[in-house]
Amino acid sequence: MTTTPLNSESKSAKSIERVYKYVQKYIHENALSPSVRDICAGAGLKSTSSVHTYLRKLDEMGLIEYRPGMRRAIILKNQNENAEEEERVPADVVKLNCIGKITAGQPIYAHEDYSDYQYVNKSIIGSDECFILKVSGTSMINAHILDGDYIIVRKQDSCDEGDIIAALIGEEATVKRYGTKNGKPYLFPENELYSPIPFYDADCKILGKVVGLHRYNIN
Amino acid sequence: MTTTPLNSESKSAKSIERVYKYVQKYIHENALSPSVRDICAGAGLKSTSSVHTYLRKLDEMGLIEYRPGMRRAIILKNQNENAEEEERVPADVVKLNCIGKITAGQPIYAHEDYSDYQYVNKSIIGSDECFILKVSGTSMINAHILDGDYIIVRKQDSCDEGDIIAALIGEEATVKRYGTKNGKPYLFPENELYSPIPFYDADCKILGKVVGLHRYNIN
DNA sequence: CCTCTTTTAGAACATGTGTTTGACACAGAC
DNA sequence: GTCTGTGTCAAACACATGTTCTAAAAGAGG
Repeated sequence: MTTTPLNSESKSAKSIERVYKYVQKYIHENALSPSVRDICAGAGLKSTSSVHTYLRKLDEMGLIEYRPGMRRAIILKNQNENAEEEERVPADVVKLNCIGKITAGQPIYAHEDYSDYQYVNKSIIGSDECFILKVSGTSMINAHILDGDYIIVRKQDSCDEGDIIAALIGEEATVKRYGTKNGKPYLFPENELYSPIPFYDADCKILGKVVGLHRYNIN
Repeated sequence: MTTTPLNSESKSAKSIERVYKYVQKYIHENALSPSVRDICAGAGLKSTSSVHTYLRKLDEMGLIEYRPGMRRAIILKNQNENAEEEERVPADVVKLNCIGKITAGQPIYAHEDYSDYQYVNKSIIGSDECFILKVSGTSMINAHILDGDYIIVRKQDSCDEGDIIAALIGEEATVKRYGTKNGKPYLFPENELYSPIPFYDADCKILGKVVGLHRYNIN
């Protein structure tokens, strides 16, 4: 535990991680530390004391700096390492954040992780309105998209027949090929073990088109 | 006055400037917004209301963002000027050049193209001794490596059984799975249409192990 | 079912901090 | 002189927010 923070030994680890992630997200978005009660709402905790406890632990772990008594005074650590030595990058490169796992059964934007990012050439993907999702499952294996791959998704709310897209069905995100059958839209998996998913209900939403793929576990 | 803020028309301009300078300094040093009373001390003012007044003016001038009621919530503006030109990248990212097409039938290092590059997280590939090759052909399709994919190769001159590697046979470069048959090393394609290639001749050379894959044409 | 521990909750408390109000000192105008 | 505006200050107020305390809820083990 001392060497590897945020592992899942205890049950509180999840909550701690949620708190940490939300603090990261909040500071990232607002350039401003969240209050304890902000974190309550963001991490799904209803007690300020719980958050208080976890903030102290995160401070002990060295992940944040937490000044007792000061308002909105949480500072993210471990960013100095990066900040010290910085490299310059041509303007045609875009930094994309991995905003969650797909087909994970949870609201897709829930666990944004700003420490998980990748760089992609802007010219390749054609737009900087993109984000990254980590694929979980093998439903697209015949399209050569594997479990653990990162897909690069260009945001758009419509798509063409045959496009491979990321979509939201209810609260679950998924990658599938878009098509129509008997005049109705479906999401087709590329794996004989799975069945097409009707895509004409109210809670179906296109997130974007898959324009790229990164894989880092080759077997 | 509207065009050039912080000039010295009025007498309060000096104080406003001192406040602004101190806010900049404080945020720079502490990565944290100062409180009104911090600014009092730092700018040589003894009244919080004075600081309050000047903060409002600075907000109107567009130099800071000042959220009413929020503690320590001053955000510096006009930092975009710097951010526009170039983006900074953490040091754990590595720029890899694409040094040629693989299975192209030509000496692999012949057409290094330094305008063709991609960025990869160093932590993901485990080393910065890597390079990129563009795949040509479908001989590895069952390993889900397609024509047009970019493979990331970590330089090494030996490898384990079952590794997918980039190798040089004579003057031709190729991606294949390394293995042995009847005690002798072979390169195995992952496609029934191709045959294993003997890999025990003098002109066989391992370039490195495939540790990643980038694909930008999704069909 | 009981007991112990862990995790979360709710309320109460303490205080740092934003905000307002009014007044004083000074300077220039009349 | 008086009047008026400007810059500053001190004090009081309001409250968002950090902190602590106690207990309920949820598991884990027997």
